[in-house]
Amino acid sequence: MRRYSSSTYSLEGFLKLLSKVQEAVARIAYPPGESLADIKNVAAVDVAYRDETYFSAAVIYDCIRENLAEKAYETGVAEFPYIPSYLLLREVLPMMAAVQRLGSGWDLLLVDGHGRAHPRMCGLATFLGFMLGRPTLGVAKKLLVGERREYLQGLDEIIYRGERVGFAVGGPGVKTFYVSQGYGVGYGDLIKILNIFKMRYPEPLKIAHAETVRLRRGLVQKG
DNA sequence: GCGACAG
DNA sequence: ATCTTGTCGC
Repeated sequence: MRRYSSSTYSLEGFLKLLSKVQEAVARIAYPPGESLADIKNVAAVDVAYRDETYFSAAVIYDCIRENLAEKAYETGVAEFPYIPSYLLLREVLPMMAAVQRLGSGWDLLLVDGHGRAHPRMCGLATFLGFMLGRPTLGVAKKLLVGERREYLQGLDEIIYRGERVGFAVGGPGVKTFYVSQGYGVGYGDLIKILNIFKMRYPEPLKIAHAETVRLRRGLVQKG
């Protein structure tokens, strides 16, 4: 009988295995061109913390009426620490729980974190979409990998390992944010989505973040 | 070895 | 992410 390496049971061994899973998900996550038809109800999810307790909030935003349509929450104890490039360990389950409470009345989910613009081309946004089996888009406030290359005014491509993995959006007087494909979203969809939100940081995510703070403050009623 | 490192 | 006061500006 063969013997197993102790690294299989160490944190390093575990992360190495997870890396393989991320690479496998990356291979099936990004369809070419466009794949989303109508984008009307856009969901968004975010998580806040106080010590080791997490407060996650998910919302559905109606892009036609331009208003909030639904909210859902989840609170619990964080099971993992934050390890750079392994954010999904800490946030995937808290986010998924809140999102599942929304039901399925949304066309796309915006996730606070990167998607394809990741060392293994599979960040939190991509992985969450894979677990849900639904389209997601990664929206982050800081660049994790890659370099910016001018594409259009106020819009840079993010190049990593010779390929475009996302876009940096911003310009003079406007804070830059970074978007990349999550699961089941083509780069053509990505451009369409940026236009829906007029090249600004997506309102659904602003709302989700605000709800996360309200929840932590104990201002959210049960029901 | 050194520095960087989504939230 | 979180810990934190005041402060500049619309």
